[in-house]
Amino acid sequence: MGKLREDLRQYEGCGLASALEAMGERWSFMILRAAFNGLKHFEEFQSELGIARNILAGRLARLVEHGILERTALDSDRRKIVYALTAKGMDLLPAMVALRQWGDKWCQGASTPVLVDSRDERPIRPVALQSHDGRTLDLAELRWKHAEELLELGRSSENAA
Amino acid sequence: MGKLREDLRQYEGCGLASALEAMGERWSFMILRAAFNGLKHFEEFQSELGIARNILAGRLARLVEHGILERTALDSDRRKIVYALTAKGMDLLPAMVALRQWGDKWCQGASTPVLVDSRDERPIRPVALQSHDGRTLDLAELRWKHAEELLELGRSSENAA
DNA sequence: CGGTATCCACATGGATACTG
DNA sequence: CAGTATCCATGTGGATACCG
Repeated sequence: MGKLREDLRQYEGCGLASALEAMGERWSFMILRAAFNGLKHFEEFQSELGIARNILAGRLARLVEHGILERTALDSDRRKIVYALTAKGMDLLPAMVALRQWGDKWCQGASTPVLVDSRDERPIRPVALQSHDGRTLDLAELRWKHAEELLELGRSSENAA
Repeated sequence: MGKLREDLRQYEGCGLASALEAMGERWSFMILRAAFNGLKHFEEFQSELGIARNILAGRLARLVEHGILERTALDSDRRKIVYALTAKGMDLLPAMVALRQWGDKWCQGASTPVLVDSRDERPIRPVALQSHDGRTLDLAELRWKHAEELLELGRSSENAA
């Protein structure tokens, strides 16, 4: 499927493309969201999401292939299969929450459950980009830098524009 | 297409589903990334991304429909069309960067350009979830709270577990 | 330059029936 | 319970040719 052409230059090998290969369609994110909510079994995902069984089977398999979910059969009842988030899967939480917050903010009628800090029950901050010292950055304060420039910067401290 | 069933309960109307309706496939994110990189014209997107022209036309139209990009014809040459990010589109940056950082971290061979703070040229922090006072939170420190609970909390201060 | 039109291949999605 | 199998409709993607 969607094999990217060779002239992608800065785009090929980009983490975004890799991420989208694993997560690049609706159900993957919805399944992941359900997993974060504690769902573990095929039938749970199926009834909660209303996804077709064959599609769900395919998505779960892909998520397992990509190391986002781990599939285990229970010793007690080997017919019982558990899908659990791996560390790699859990690490998608910020991305998923960022996407969700955007939807909540810009698409109407989204007064759904909110993530709170369990310590004080207060809602979490909106996800934002921050400088190394924690300042919130907007688009104008950002630029792209190539890895080579960063290395170069390490050698001679004054080089980049 | 993918009309979600009625029994979605907590999932219908979720911002995530809305977000995915707008952005829920590879090219939308790749086009957005290109837009953040300053690309503005049909031919630029086409040659940089290597996407088929008909697909690109469809995606651009959808992004415009969803208010993520704005389409304008230049006065100087009305054949020249400019696609520019709207505020809504720009607000997708944290989600896109979070996704990209995840891909860079977990999928091999992603030593692509990095976002830096233009003030000091230092890379930005990894996107993370934070409490209202700025502490970084992990999965164990989070829970979902329904909007009604939050309202209730406003009325009687000691109620939630 | 910024698209449409067309054609084809395959992926995705839904519904349903069946299986170990 | 956790899938497979099957069928069908539509969406997505690529290639290319054409148009105003």
